[in-house]
Amino acid sequence: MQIYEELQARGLIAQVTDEPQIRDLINNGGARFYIGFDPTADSLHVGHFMALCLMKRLQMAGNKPVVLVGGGTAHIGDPSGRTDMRSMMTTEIIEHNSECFRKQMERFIEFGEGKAVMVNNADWLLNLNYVEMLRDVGACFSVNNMLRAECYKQRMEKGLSFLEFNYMIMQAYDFLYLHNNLGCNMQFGGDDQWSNMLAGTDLIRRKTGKDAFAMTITLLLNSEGKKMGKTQKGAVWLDPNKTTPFEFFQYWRNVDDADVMKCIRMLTFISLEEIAEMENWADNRINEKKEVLAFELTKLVHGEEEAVKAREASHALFSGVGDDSNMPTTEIDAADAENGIGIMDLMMTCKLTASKGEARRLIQQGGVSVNGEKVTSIDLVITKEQLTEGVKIKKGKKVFHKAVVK
RNA sequence: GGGUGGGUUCCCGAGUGGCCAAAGGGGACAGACUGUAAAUCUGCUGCAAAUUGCUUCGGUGGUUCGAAUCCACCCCCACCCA
Repeated sequence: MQIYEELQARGLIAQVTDEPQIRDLINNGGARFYIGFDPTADSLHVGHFMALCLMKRLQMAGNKPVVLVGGGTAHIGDPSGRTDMRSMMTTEIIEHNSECFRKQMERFIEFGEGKAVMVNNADWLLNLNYVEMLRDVGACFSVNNMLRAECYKQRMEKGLSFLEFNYMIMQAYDFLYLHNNLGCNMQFGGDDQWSNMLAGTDLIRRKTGKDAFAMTITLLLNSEGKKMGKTQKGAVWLDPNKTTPFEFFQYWRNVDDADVMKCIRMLTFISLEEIAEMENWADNRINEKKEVLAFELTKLVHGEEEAVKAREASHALFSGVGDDSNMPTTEIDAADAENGIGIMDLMMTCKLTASKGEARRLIQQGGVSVNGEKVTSIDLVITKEQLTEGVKIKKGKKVFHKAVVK
């Protein structure tokens, strides 16, 4: 089975501009493709991860990837799939985020001679001349067509600024630029990028008369049709400082029954044969499947060592007593613990709750326990002696945290 | 540029001088039941030194004992006209 067929079997391919040609190109390692990532935050998330995995799969099949960091396009803000305008980011923040992206990506993709290339569209977009640009590129776009594009539809009611309206043109220009300068003949992206990507292939055809291709990746939706990779705290980040390996593991350990196999197919590198076998597992092995998913992903993102630790921590916590050495831990200053710490303050310190009021509520509802015992009073004080030994706090059914004096 | 209707808490959305930290719904969180799942039922959902105090209804000023609510100016959005 070749790469295109594999992607198809994994359910990763959403839309393609020209199936036979694309199949031929990527199966024979003839694609020089790019994927764009706008640095809208200081860490990559699961959506980016899927794109990077796709890159890796294609790279392994002999194709040449180009990673485009959208330091220029982030100044504009992609309105696709958004109900309102993104808040504008300062140049400093964009540069900082771009740097964070670059560092994280180096862990997934090999860069260098003959390998992947990384570029930043700030390098060519920020110096464009407005009138020149309008005449050169703007003339190739039909506003009538742009307004019909799916990605703007939902913004037609709520409002769309001219700034954002231009995003499509910038992205199309990127594709043209990379086509001309790096020989890119293909662009990949999330399915919400389809209109923008088509604008690019169109622009290339008009300006150069050549064909370029586009393919989108299926968005990872759960059985309720919502984007996966989000929690109450926001996105599931790849940065271990923003989402710990344990939290990351638990996120996947807790996916809905209905979504497990889909996630395994789309996100892991487990072979299709093994996946087919897993499909036949008995119903009562559902939790094993979830663990495989969680372990494989944690391994990919944080490395095997961290994945093993996260799995052990998970086992220890949910199978009763056991080893707690890998539990997420907050270290407390000895000075702060001198006279003991109130349970509500401790929970705040460990970032288990956002406010004292929330901690109070949780305790009153019976949602907090310390070292296995339910906390019955909001006035409970954890002594220095207890903290020196280490205190295990459990919030709700599955959030565990350890607090210990430094 | 002119006209009309709007901007309320995480989201939708009620509230048009005090009874308003603000109805109702959604979401989130917690409890029960489960399998660390789903569904269901219950609770809960601004902050804190918690029978009280403080901050919040686009922004800034003002009127008033008292403003989400009235007035002025400004910003933003939708629709209609130019």
